Amino acid sequence: MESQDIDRTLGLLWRRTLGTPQGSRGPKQRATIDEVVRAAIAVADEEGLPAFSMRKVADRLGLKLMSIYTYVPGRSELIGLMVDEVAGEQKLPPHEGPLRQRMTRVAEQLWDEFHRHPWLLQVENSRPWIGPNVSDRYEWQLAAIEGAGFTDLQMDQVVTLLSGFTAGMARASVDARRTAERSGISDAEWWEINAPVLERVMPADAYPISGRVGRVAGEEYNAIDDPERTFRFGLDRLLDGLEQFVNG
Amino acid sequence: MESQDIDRTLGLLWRRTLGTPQGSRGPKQRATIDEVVRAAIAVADEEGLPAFSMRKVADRLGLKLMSIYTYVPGRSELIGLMVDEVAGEQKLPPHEGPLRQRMTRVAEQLWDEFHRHPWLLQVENSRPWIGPNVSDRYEWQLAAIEGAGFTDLQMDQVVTLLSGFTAGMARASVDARRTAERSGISDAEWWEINAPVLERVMPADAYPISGRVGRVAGEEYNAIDDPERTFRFGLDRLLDGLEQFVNG
DNA sequence: TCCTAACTCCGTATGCCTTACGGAAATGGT
DNA sequence: ACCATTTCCGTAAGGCATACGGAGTTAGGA
Repeated sequence: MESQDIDRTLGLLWRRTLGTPQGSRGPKQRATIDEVVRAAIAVADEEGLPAFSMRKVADRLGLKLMSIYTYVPGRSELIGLMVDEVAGEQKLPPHEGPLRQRMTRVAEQLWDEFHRHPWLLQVENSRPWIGPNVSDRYEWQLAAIEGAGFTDLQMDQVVTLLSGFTAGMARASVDARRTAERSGISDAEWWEINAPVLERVMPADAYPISGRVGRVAGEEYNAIDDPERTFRFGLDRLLDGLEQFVNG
Repeated sequence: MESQDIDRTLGLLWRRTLGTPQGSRGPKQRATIDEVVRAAIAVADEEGLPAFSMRKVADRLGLKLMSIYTYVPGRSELIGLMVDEVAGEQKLPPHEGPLRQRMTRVAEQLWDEFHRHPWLLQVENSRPWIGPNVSDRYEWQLAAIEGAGFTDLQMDQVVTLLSGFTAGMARASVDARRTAERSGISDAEWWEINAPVLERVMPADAYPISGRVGRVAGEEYNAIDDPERTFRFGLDRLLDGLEQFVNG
């Protein structure tokens, strides 16, 4: 990545703060950066990040492929803009109520976002872009636990914790949903093909606990798992632990 | 995916149980499936999953690209074999000690595995393959909490919980490590370019808590974060919550 | 012994992808 | 009126997975 690309991308991220800095010599652009970013988000929402391509973004805007590169430096920078854009979709209402309720809202907000935009879970996060919406949200997340009894260091850890936990559980949830909606071979067919091989190869007494637990889980949940309930269960345990830490 | 591919891949996954079923008409294969899988793991370890390609696996074995397809049906099936293979690297020692220690080991084992093979965090997990090592490990994970007071349903939830939590935190950790090792622009250069823009755009009073917390975290950890400590802190809170749930 | 079915290895081709480069045309400042 | 600047985009290079078919190798059966 070139340093001028970094500069340019930062300018795009903070475009609403900085205003549009261009000298306006040449032809007018037929689209706007916001339209490009929104089109890109739409493509990723519909098809996921692996199938997300510059060409599909261009098609959606009635532009040809290479024109997209006059709006953004490249694919990965565009993804950075998409991440900050969707981080701005949620409201960040003033915090109220007890600590537990505040932390719950922080986690729930991320849970919702991951389900609205499952491709967020596939974004490579080394060297994350620092954009306005991501920054605002981090401030809001910290504000949720400000004054609760954590040190500054612990505040950062708690936010990282709630985010990482929620991301991990959302990944399981989103994967399960994708499996259910998967085109091609259906779930039933899948098991029809798997079952005979697995029965031959996994004698029941080799997996006594898995067998029992899997049977119960399969009856209780209609399919494989109920990720939302697992998220709630885990979040409650994690919050119990955090409350205990603050109070004790 | 064709149903015959599913059958074939299951056969490959359970190859040690099933034996090699081939009629042996044609020429002998120059490599073995195990060599292919091990070469593939080596490529992914060194370059990550996006840069992992069938050609690189072939090169490493002295074969030409298309020969790989006589060993495995395709790229995604090969990745399935890799996942099960690395799941077999860890020992699954008999459980001992109190519940907390057992759960800690379950989480630590995954934490280590994610750091030994960071590409595991990039694997698409819808419709996971059911292989022998993954199955054995699930049984072992359940055994860790058997008899601790959870219902069967809760046992599955707790294992999912520990796995998901650990995956979420490991992702942050691995991303941070990748950033540190990143070639191209160094961390220092990165911030040198970011700083002037961000200072102009993020006045200190707009982000009072982030500013304070970020400063403290930046001093305490030398760079951005210390993911291992955050993982430990979070795991302790989660285990506190789970113990409280079991005991009360 | 020898034929032939089955199998391995791999060259070629198709159709994706990102992105570098350069040309044509449009536009606004001077 | 000119021309620097900018947009749009065609082309091409170099990457990817994988379908298809051909050539050569091997073992089993006649």
